Amino acid sequence: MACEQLFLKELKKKGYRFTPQREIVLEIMHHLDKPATAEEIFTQVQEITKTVDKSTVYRTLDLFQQFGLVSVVNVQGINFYEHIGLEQPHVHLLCSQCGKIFNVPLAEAQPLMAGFAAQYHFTVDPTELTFQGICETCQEKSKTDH
Amino acid sequence: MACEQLFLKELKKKGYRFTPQREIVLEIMHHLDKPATAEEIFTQVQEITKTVDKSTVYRTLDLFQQFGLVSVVNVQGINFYEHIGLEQPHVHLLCSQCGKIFNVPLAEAQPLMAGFAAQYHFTVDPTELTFQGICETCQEKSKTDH
DNA sequence: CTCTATGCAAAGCTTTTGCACGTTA
DNA sequence: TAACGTGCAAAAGCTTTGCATAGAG
Repeated sequence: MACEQLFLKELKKKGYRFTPQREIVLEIMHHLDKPATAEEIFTQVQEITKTVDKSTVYRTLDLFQQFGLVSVVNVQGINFYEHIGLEQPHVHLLCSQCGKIFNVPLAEAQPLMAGFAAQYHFTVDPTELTFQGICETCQEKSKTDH
Repeated sequence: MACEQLFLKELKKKGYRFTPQREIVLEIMHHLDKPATAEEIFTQVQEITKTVDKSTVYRTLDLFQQFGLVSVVNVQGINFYEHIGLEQPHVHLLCSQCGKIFNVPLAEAQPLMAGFAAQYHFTVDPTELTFQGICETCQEKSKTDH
C-alpha cells in the first residue's frame, strides 16, 4: 500500500517509530467503512490482540491525525475517527436517529462555502463539515411506525 | 417579554415550576451575545448569586432545550448553548482560531439542504448546523503576521 | 545502546445522578 | 401539603498524563 509506505517514511523522517501497535491501529482504520469512536476502534484492536492499551489507541489516533491520516468528527460530544488516506474530500451526513454517518462529495457543499467566503469572508474548513439530520431509512421507518 | 411569558405558561401547563434559579439562567441566556459553554453560563450565574449549583445550571439548560428556548452546538467536544427564542433560524460559523461564533441566516444553506434531500433523501436538521473555518479578522491577522 | 513508545494506574474534565431537604403552586 | 426542584456529593464517561519498563532503530 503506497500510502502506508509513504506514511512510514514520514514517521521515520521525524524520528517516530513504527510499532506493532501502530500497525494494528493503522490496519483497522484502513478498513473502517464509517467513522468510529475510540472505543469501537479499541474493541477491534482487542479482537486482534489483548496487549494494546486504550491509551495507546488514543495516542496513536492523535499521531495519525498529525500526519493527516485520520480525521476526527465530533458529534454531540462524541469523537468519531476516520481514515482519510486516499479518499476524496467529503462532508458527513450524520443520522441523529440511527447514528450512521454517510460521506458525500465535498463538491456538493462548494457553492455554499463559496457563498460564505464571498459574503462574510469566512473560509470554511471542509474537513470538519458535518450535517446532522435524518437518513432515508429512518424516515421510512417513522412513516411505517405510524 | 412576550416569549418569556409564553414560556412560563408552557412550563406551568406541563407541571413545571418557575424558580428563581430558572429565572436567572433564562435572563443570562437572553443576554448572551454568542453561544456559551455551561461553564461560562455558570460563571455568569455566580456573578448574580452564589447559591446556584452547577448541576442546576445543567438541568436548567436541558429543560430550556426541551422547550426550544435554547439550542446546543457541539464543537470539538465542547457544548455551546444559545438562546433561540425569537431569533430567526440560523446556522453557525465557528472560527477555529479565535473561537468566535457567527450566526448567518439559515436561508443561505437552504439550497444545499434541498440538494441533500433530493439526492440522498437525507433531511438536515438546521438547528445543529455549524461550519468551522477561519473568520475574516483571523485571516487578516495571519496575513500581517507574515 | 539510546531514546521513543507502551502498559498500567491514576488523574482530569465535563456532565449526570442519587438523595434528603427546600420551595412552589 | 404534595410534588417538583435544588444543593451537595459522588459517580460516570471519555480522554489525558506520569512513570517505570519494554522495544525499535
